[in-house]
Amino acid sequence: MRYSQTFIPTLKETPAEAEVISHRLMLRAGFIRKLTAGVYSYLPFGLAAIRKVEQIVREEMNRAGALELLMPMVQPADLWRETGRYEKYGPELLRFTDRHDRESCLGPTHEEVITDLVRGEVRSYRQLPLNLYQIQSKFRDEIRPRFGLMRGREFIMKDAYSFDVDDEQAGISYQKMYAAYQRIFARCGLQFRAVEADSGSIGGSYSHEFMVLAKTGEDTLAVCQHCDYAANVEKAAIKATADASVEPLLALVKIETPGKRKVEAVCEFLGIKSDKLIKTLIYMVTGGAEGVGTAGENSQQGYALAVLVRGDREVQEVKLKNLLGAAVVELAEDKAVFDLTGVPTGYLGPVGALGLKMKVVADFEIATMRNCVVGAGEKNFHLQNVNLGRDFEVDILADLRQIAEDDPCPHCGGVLGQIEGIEVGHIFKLGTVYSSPMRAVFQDQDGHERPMIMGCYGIGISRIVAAAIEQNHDDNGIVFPVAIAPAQVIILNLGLKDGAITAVAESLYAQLQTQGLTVLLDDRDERPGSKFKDADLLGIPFRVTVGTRLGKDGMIEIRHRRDGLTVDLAPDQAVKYLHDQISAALNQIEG
RNA sequence: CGGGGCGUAGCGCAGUCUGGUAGCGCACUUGACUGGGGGUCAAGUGGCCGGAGGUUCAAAUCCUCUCGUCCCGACCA
Repeated sequence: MRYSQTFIPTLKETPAEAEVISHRLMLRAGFIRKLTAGVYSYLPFGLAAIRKVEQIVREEMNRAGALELLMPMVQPADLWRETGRYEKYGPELLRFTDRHDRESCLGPTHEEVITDLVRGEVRSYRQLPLNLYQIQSKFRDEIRPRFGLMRGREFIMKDAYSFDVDDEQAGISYQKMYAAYQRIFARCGLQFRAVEADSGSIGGSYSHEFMVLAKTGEDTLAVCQHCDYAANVEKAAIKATADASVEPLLALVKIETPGKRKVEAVCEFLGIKSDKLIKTLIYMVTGGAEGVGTAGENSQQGYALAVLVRGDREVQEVKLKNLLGAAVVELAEDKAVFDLTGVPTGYLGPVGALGLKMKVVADFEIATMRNCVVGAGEKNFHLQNVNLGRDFEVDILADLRQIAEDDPCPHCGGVLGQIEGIEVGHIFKLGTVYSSPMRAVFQDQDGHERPMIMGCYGIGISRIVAAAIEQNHDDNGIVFPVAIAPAQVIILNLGLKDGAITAVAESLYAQLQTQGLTVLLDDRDERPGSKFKDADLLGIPFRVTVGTRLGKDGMIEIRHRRDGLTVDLAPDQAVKYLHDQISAALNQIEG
């Protein structure tokens, strides 16, 4: 690439719309431009980085035996109805009708399409296993797109789907993908961690997320400091504590607590710690499974549910959702709470009439508490010395709260830490969630018809580039890992009008390309300062400066972007030096 | 979906409170000088002040409505 012939519109100033570092730098470096909310054009240099990532993903998927294909982005609604997801998926699924009034949607993921494809072609166990993948733009109509490529509505994703004859084989497919993912992210030069995860709207039995560790991460991970346990806090299980409090039960007391609604205020007023208080939260649940909602109410319309957790704990809504089999759970608004219960928020409690109005579910921890404080179910009053079993009952006890830093590791009991991460990959064991309703079946050796056992495996290609920048930058710009840099070397010609300097720069450019390196030759008629600044901003790992020094001592300068290490070499040594450096960087990661 | 911010030249912003000739920096064009960390000087180009309606002699500025965009929240009583 010759800089003068390419299109890399760098910006000196940061556009006002960008908040996080990767977004800012990608705009400034001329990688992306926004078309509309959450939708970006990839400019040539940004695309080059994306292509590098794609290539690594391709190589590792192929190595793991997966086969590339490409599926349509526009999908018929009827296909989604077969699995019920046309109704369940929610507003993230962009729906529209075509000129014939056929209902359609833009594919946010492709389980239905791939399952439809495979069920039409695969009849026999002899044709399995099968793992098919594609790299394609996806569209999800996110509530709130943000952070540039980190959470766009349109984004590039690699999605793979495996089909196996039985659970054991499916486990092998899953493990192959797990290993391939480890290699992919390592090769990309990322610091990452695989964690246990919730399977979300995709469904299925278990899954792992691959998280790039970065402060701007949207997910929080619970990581054991002793064993190798790591999980998304949405998922991190908490064991029911066996040892209940042994305090003697005290007599129930009603206390006036005027204006004290918040946990903090109540605790301060009563002189207790928040771990003596039970919060009563009202949730609105939609799409819930039968038997959990209030009798007589249609679960499609939603129902209210009371959730109890200790005062200093937080409800983990994903756990709640999973417990209920619900599509959506959301905290009821103050007005709705009053309309339902006749009690203003802040004074709700499980004692008395609440249980008649709605089901009450509680976190396990509630069962271990004695002589607690709860809202009295009456404005400006709380109850003290409340006890489960004596003063109130709950319908379900379950693991409902979010894991906290003081919780022990669920595996080894060790100390847990919490860190932030950016989800760049997610693998799911699906089982027959799609193959059963869609009748993707085959005949086994005995001639029996059986549903295929599926898995699915996603990687956010465009997000990887953003995550890599979050993890690799400094005050001057991006610091790309060699493997995914849009160019490995940039040559600065600082003497355009000097025949000798230009000749050396051109010669190096040609020779490095012959070595198979990707090179950007800055042949623009710009001042040296601008060239240095742009080279830093773009994050190219190696910078070769050919300037006046050549005439003085015959040397050119090579600078490492990451650590600023500078070496002066004669031009004929530079090619080997760079080739060796880059090979070493790539091989070290590739293993 | 709630709360807040912002829409004025390609980008970053001032001007809006208190109505009266649309500005600054960067970028861009031309020329000269300059040439190893975003240079200097000179001369230029570029704006339906997001859109619609209203008030007024007069609107970027006041009023109403819209559209876009960004941030926060949707984690708690």
